[in-house]
Parts: sequence; structure tokens; C-alpha cells
Amino acid sequence: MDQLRETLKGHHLRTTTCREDVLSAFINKKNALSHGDLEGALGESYDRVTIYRTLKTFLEKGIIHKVLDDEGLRYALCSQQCSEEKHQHDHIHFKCNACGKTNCLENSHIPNIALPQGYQPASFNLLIQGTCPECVAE
Amino acid sequence: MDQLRETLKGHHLRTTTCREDVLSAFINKKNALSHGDLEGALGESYDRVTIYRTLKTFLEKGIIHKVLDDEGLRYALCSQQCSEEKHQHDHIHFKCNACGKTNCLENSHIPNIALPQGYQPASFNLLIQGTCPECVAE
DNA sequence: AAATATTTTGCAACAGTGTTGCATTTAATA
DNA sequence: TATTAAATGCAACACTGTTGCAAAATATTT
Ligand SMILES: [Mn+2]
Ligand SMILES: [Mn+2]
Ligand SMILES: [Zn+2]
Ligand SMILES: [Zn+2]
Repeated sequence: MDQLRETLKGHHLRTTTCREDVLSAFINKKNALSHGDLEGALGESYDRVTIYRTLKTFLEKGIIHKVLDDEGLRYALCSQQCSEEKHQHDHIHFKCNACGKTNCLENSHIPNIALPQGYQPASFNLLIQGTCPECVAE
Repeated sequence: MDQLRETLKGHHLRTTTCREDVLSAFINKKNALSHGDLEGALGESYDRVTIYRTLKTFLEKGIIHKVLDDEGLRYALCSQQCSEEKHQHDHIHFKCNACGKTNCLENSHIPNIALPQGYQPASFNLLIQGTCPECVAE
């Protein structure tokens, strides 16, 4: 409970119930969440706009990062100590076509890639789609 | 001009002016296009819905593929002989944060990646953001 | 504990995205 | 040219994402 306040304080954010609940949702559900997911989970309690603004704030402060998807953006917790200044990720995202869930594979890193002359890379987003272990088993 | 009809016929699609114009737009502009880009380019001529349906059809037939983006989907021509059955890509997409354009780097391939036990990959989408050669030069 | 300054929230309104149903028009074929 | 099947335009809808502004909540100072 105080964990949430700590995290928010650590990123120079005021503690509000909406922020606690959104952060809590990211921690409990372990997969990436869309705005729609969050609105479904706690939409009765807060206005849509507030949830959008919470996501935007969390992005800026380095609490969550975007997860690219072929049918809309999702968001997931930043595991490392991301901050407003440094916001770096090089892990892979996996979306299961069976159960629909998208997860961060924190330990699978995007390898170095040789780009054509002149391209200066700054950030990477790799989405692999397929079947996740739970769904393969069935 | 007949090139367009050929391509459409080759993918078992009737020739319509909208399809010709959309296909033409993809060929002329070389970067990835969003629905909004297309509507801007030829929105006076066709209904929004028709453009959406054209994109959907082109996707299904393997004429274009989705390009994931952090601020909305884009689409780009399939260079290889993609078809309704086989629709495989392993090249990289590069988005320039300066000029905003996203391009297929057809010759830069996504390397093999070791996934944790149980994950079965089927398709890959890698977006690299940074600065493109044109914008680096300035 | 109360007053103050600053942020955050809810609401309204809006622009954009993406989909569906249905009547009309168009393209391919006979 | 007539027939048939597919594509289009229009209306309507649900969802995504943003902005302005007044009201409420938080953090800070007295
Ligand atoms: Mn991630
Ligand atoms: Mn591409
Ligand atoms: Zn799954
Ligand atoms: Zn550029």
C-alpha cells in the first residue's frame, strides 16, 4: 500500500487515488494494459480523461512505457529505474494471438542491428506475435 | 498506368479508381502512410470508409502490411510477392523523429532471437526510432 | 489546525480512428 | 447490352485521444 506512495513520490508525483489504482492495476495484472483495459477495470471510479492523463503522466515520469501493437497502443511498467530523464528499454514484447495478452520479456533483449549508412537509432520497439507458453500447452 | 491494374489483378481484385489511387499513393510516396495521410491526399475524391475498406482489402490480399507506430498505425507496400496466403516480413521499420517519416528498410533484417522456453514466434515487427540520413545531414 | 498555493480532477466539447448496415453504383462476364 | 457480383457512399455508431475551464484535492506554510 505504501509501496504505491513510495513509487509515486520517487517520481515526483502527488499521491492520488486514481494514480494509486492505475499503478496498482499495472502491478497486479502482469501483462500490458490498454487505456480500454484500465477503463474497464476502474472506469466507474474515474473519468476517462483522468485515466488518459494519468497514463500520459506515468509515461513522462518513466513509470510506464508504450508497447506497440497492431491494434492499438498498450502500456507496461518500466522495470528498471526509469526516470523523467532516462527512459531506455531494449527488451522484447510478445503478443499471444491465442489469449491476446501482451507481455514484456524483460530478459530477452533486442540484439544489435546493423543499419544502413546514416541512420542514427535512438530507441527500439520489437513486437513478436505468436503463441505464448500457456496457450501452447493446450 | 497498366502497372496498377496488373498488380490489382494479380491479387484478384477488381480495378477501381479508388484502389488505383491508393496503390498509386503508396508507390509514389515511398514512406509508410497512415489512413489520415491518404485521406489528406485523396479525401476529396473518396469517402473515408472506402479508404478504410481499401486498406483492409489490401492488407488481406498481401499488397500492403501494417507498420507499427507509437502514435498510430501506418501501412507500407509489400515488396516481396506477398499474397493472401503468405504474408511474411522480416525487415526493419525506421521512424525519423525529426521529419516524422517512417520507412521500410527492406535490406535490414530482424536477426534471429532466442525467446524463453515455450514461446512460439510467428511474426515480427521492429520499429527503430531515431534520425534518418536526410535529417542527420542538416 | 487553518489558510494558501499548486495540482489534479470531472465535465463538456471536440477531432480522429475504425466498423457496420443498407441502398446505389460500378466492374466484370455472358 | 443485359446480368451478376462486388465496391461505394452515406448514416450511424463506438472507441481513442486531446483541450479548456471550473471545482476539488493535495502539499506546504503559517
Ligand atoms: Mn516492456
Ligand atoms: Mn515494411
Ligand atoms: Zn496466450
Ligand atoms: Zn528524417
